[in-house]
Amino acid sequence: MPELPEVETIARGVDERVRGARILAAWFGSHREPMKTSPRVQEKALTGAQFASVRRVGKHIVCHLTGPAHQPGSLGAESGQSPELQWIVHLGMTGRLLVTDSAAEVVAHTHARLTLEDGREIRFVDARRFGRLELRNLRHQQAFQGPGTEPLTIAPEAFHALFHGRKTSIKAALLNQNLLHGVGNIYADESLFRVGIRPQTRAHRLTRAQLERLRVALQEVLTQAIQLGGSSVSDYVDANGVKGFFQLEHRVYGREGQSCRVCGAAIRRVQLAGRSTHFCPACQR
DNA sequence: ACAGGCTCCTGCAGGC
DNA sequence: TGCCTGCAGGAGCCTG
Repeated sequence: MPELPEVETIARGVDERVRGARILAAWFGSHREPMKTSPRVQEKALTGAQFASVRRVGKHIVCHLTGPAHQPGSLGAESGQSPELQWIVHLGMTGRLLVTDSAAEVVAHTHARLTLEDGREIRFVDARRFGRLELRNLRHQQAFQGPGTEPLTIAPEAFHALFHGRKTSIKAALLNQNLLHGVGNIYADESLFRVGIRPQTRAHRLTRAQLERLRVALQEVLTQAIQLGGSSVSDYVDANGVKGFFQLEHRVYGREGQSCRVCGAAIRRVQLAGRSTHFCPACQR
């Protein structure tokens, strides 16, 4: 399940590989589910477009592109400026954004293929179709900002303000993308363990000092996970098909019944905010 | 405005 | 062996 570190790893990998590349042809499947923008609109806009950069915003991969050069004699080309495009990819649960040779086998659940001039392809593959593909034309639409605040750089005061007065559990609040974007189930559980806070604790009951420790721990966990290429649980791989290693550092996530690496107590799993939630009953009070 | 629950979707694991 | 059931979860939607 791709969260911030996995999406960051993929975005960096794709950026390295496709920066400057021009799209020769674009193909989009007809399934409704992953498409926030219609397949035909995405195909038309992306054909001939050129990658300027690829970045992460929350759990989204945002590809910045310059549009195709204007055809001779076309009207409305103000000062010859090409339209700026954003192709926004959300991986959902099982989505993959891969850079492959165009001769590589097209696997099941491939929803988009962008053929580059040099014979490579960018492919979006998503079995469960919880992912989303969106195209924005910045001449007519606002640039994508993401729903919430970036957790890696948020300041203490802003972090505190996000949770102030919230009666929901701190776990649910961490998962709320309208507050912080990019945090998912794994890194919420892992950061709460590192500061000894029970996931069920109501957010507004946390002291300023606790919230500050949580902010620091969250940033440390996310940063370390990025350095290790993310967590490979289920079928996560980066843009090159390579697995990450942060799953080896997990202290609670996916460790139900196993002994806590700090105190030896059995790690527990409960349902919270509709999600599996892992914690140590002794270390987290 | 906010909180919580349901739903989408497929692959896989576990049970009989 | 093979079928069935339940579970995984990001986020949009609906309800209270």
